[in-house]
Amino acid sequence: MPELPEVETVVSDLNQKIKGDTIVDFWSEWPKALKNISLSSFKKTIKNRKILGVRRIGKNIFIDLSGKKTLYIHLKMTGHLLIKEKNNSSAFFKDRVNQYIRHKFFLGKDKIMEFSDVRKFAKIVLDSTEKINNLKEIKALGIDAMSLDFNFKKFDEILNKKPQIKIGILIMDQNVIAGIGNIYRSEILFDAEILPTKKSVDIRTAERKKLFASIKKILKLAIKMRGTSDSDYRDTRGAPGNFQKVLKVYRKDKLPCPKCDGKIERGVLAQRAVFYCVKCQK
DNA sequence: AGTTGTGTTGAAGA
DNA sequence: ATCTTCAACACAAC
Repeated sequence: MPELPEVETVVSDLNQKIKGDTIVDFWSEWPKALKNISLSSFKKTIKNRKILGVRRIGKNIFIDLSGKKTLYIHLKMTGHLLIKEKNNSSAFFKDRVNQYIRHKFFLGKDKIMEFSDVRKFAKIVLDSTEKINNLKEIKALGIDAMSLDFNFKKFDEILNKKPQIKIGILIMDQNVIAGIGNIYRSEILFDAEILPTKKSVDIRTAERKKLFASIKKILKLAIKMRGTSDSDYRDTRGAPGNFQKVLKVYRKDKLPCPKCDGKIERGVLAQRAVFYCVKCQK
């Protein structure tokens, strides 16, 4: 479930831990994850590149390398990056979810970035920075939900553009707003007291303002808590996040609503589970 | 023990 | 164009 808060946690960890390092070798047991390049050319291309910095758009991670190359990583459902150093081990690395190491990036003499991914859905692309930035899936991305440019005016315009769409689908559409996934859409809509099935045209200005505020508020809090580890997500130390401790509706169906005397219900929207309280959300 | 559901996304089909 | 279904894969829960 790496969504924006989890990816933001990883990106800031990486900027602290591996910026300035040089990739000296690469190993993979699942080369199918390399989407545009063979394992041998990947190895050849990435060797001796220095890591200049790490950034993200929505859930997409970009590791900028020397020589105008960029390593583009999408963690998909179960991917996570672990930074292991010779004299700095974490007990969390022993956890079951950290055992599915599919790829290893060797950094200098005694540091390794290991890529654990149970379900093998994650993707890795290595190309020139320009080509990566111009990939169709990258260019198609909507505005990042935590970007300062994502303001209320823009959000209002987005809703006006798609009047008939259900809001629970809209806010999760990466090509409209990048970063919100299945967990946070339920949490955000519960916080904003809006039903996921409500059409954007039926959401008035006051409610739109509340919803916009909830997006920023929930994501900001989740970043502060280093994300949600409902199952497989871990940070670069292999440690879980903390937001699962404060989830209010996600996977809480049949449990009492935290705000009223009703019960949380589970529905399906665009083939994905969605959780809400019919009494609190209108 | 076999079936079902799972956080993501893109391609294929309608 | 826009929507729905399915596939990529492995595992836990039922």
